[in-house]
Amino acid sequence: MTTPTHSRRSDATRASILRAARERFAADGYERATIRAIAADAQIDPSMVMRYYGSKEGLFAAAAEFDLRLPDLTSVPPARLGEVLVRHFLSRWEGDETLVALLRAASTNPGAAERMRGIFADQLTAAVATFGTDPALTARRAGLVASQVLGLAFTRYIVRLPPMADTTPEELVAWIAPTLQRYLTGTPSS
Amino acid sequence: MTTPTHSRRSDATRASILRAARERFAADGYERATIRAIAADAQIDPSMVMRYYGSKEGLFAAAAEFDLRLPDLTSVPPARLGEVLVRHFLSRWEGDETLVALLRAASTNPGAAERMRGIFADQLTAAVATFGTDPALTARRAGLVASQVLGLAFTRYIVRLPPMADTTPEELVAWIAPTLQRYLTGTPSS
DNA sequence: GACTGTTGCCAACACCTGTTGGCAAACACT
DNA sequence: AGTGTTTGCCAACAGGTGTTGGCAACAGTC
Repeated sequence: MTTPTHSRRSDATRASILRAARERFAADGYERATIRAIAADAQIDPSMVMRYYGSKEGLFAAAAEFDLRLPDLTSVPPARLGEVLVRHFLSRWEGDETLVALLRAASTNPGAAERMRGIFADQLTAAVATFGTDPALTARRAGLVASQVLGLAFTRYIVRLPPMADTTPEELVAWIAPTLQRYLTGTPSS
Repeated sequence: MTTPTHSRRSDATRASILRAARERFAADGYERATIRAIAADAQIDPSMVMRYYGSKEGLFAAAAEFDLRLPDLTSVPPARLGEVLVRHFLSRWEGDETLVALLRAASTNPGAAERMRGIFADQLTAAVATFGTDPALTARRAGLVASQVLGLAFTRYIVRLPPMADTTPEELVAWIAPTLQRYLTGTPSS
């Protein structure tokens, strides 16, 4: 039993490994990101990665720890829900490469896909459930929002489709906010 | 110089390799899909794959050959463009695992991403350009459509988010058609 | 100053990867 | 029947992978 309050000398190493891991996973995906490359980026021996994180899966699990940090939607004017959500997602995505790492890895790694499912099923569905719409529709609304938001991320950060990668966040917000708004509060036919 | 009209005996082998490759690439992604596994599925020696397709990259290039087969949008009532497009994409996606293979591989393989970019930038942009909207907006409209359609595919076939994977195509069409309709013919603020 | 635990590196293991060259059988053609 | 080509398999190579165990240097405690 070690004292968790006392900061160990290896904390800096742990952190630099994690930082390098996020970068590599985001840039290369799960299988192309090798432990040796991550260790080289962190200027550390590959065996240290194993000692501190147990396995490659364990390292990824630690590196892909993520919270959407969705704002409290009950204090948002109902007509502006879509806009607030797109803006939040865009800023969350631009500022933290963890989500890109998770997105890339989710395509090929079952564990990463499971985690992505958890994040969007739990956190987003919970947020959608806070304003009282038909509970039977809540999951579907959250799923539709996830499809547009993840599609935006996929085309902008992964595939880098020129029109999506080059457009300014504000223009994207203007186009996509009404979509999310309808998914959240509208009906299919409207 | 061999006679290209005469069907060779190896055509069946070539085809079975290609079929196995598409399945594996679709299920596992580019790096996890090994030539040995593909050859085993096709009940053939791994070296045959190399002889017929040159390299793993060459095999993928052949397996990921794809045409969106977009319908002629000029003969579609302008108000129903969104609906026609979602329906077309969904049926195209359900019936041919090539697109799933390409989608999975595009996350980690630069060549696959390049091909995906080409397909959606060329074919989709060309289709959008057929009905005469503002040319300056054409690329952006196509990009937005791609973001929603690829997001649908990503959540439904790759991550398998429950609400997206379980919903019937018709319900998806009802929800998503208006989105594409606005991206194609609307304005951001509307 | 000796003792105990931590931090780090080196070397190696066992396995899997794409890829290659050679050789036997089946075929096509005269 | 005999010759040249095609189809297929086997064995192997060179390189990279995650992972492990041991050993030196250091830090902190009595």
